[in-house]
Amino acid sequence: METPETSGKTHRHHGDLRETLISAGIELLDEGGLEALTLRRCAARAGVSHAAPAHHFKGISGLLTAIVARGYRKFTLTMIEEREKAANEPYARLEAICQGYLRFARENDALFVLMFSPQKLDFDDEELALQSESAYEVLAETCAPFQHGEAGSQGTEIMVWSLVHGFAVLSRRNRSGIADKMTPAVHFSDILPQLALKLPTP
Amino acid sequence: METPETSGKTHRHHGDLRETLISAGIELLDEGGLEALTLRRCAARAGVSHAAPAHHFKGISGLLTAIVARGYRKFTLTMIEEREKAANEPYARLEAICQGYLRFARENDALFVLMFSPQKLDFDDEELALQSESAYEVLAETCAPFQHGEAGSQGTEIMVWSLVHGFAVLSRRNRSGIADKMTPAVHFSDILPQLALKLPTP
DNA sequence: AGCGCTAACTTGACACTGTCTAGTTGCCTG
DNA sequence: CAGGCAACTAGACAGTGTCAAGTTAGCGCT
Repeated sequence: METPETSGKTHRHHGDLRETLISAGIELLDEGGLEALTLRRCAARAGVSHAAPAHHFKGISGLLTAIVARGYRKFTLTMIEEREKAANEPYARLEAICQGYLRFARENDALFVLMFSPQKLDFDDEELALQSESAYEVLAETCAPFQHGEAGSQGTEIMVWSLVHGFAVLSRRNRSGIADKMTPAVHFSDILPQLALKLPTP
Repeated sequence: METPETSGKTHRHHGDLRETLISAGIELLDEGGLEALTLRRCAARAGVSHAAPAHHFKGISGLLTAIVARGYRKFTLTMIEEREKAANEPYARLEAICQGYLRFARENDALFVLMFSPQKLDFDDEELALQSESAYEVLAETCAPFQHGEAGSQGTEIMVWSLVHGFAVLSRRNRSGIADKMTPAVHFSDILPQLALKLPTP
């Protein structure tokens, strides 16, 4: 039998270079944004040569994928955390995970951008698939209590996900000091109620 | 008086290197995706040296910004085109610009990604601001007939924009052959009606 | 125990990227 | 008709990711 823990290989350098590199990448990410995240810089910060990461990741995209996978994990936890603070009532719980979504985007700006960047990520990676589906699962189960429309439960999920994701993307521009006409000067809690969400009649 | 046309400078090379470089960039974009778009490659395709673009754009970000600005123009036109084919009725017009939105995203994949990529774009550029606000204007005027909620007309606009943008982003994953649980197997026309959109009582 | 073998890691090279600095050239203006 | 200037070229430089060849340390095997 093999547990995930036994797969940890303790080699000669420091405990786990793979984990160290991921952490270094996240540090670079919130210190200097996406531009600052570089394979060679990660290696340097971890104290190894620039070619060392190749033994742990499939190129730069492998490293980015691992970082994003860890990002999804934190993302999921943030939504759950907010949901547990909310009243045990479907609508309050839904609003809570949305606030968690937005808080994560606010507090992990560059990581959030990377997570939803379609470039340079290896979507065949199973760890990424696992973590991202786990995040979606939180959304799905929080949407489940509501009455679904023409498109079934997935229609409700996509409606909510799109709304909050789009709102997060637009809100980002504000923080970057862009100030378009399309940057929302509106609270999310004022637009969520405009979805036609109903509870089924018991 | 100065018209936008008189500002065209005809120098010695070909008519307008600036315009040629933008077109070359767009070509590279839909031939090889975002990875293929490079300052040096644009220059090569335009038949000039690698340092020539510097006289027309403020670095790579200037070129990308110009490409994106042109993208927004086409984007706006696509939405208007669909809207004019629709019945002259508020809801049909709104659905039409959403279909235009999604069609543009489908037909200009890499350009669409670049347009909403927060990196490497110069958001202080006034041409970009002009074109992107012009796109938003189409959305705003199509949303105007509806009854607005707590957050006013901008609340309605952001709700619709977020919904269609989020849907476009999620749909992209399908086409890339990712096949998550979060890729919608749903038609947009089935989830748009789930927004609580009402016309004011006359 | 001793001896490979293998995986981790280093060093160096390569083809790229964007940007900066000098030159060169051709057009327009005074 | 000169002078100036903007467009453009050629070359260099610091970075990037990736590949090829060495080195070294720890493990299993007879």
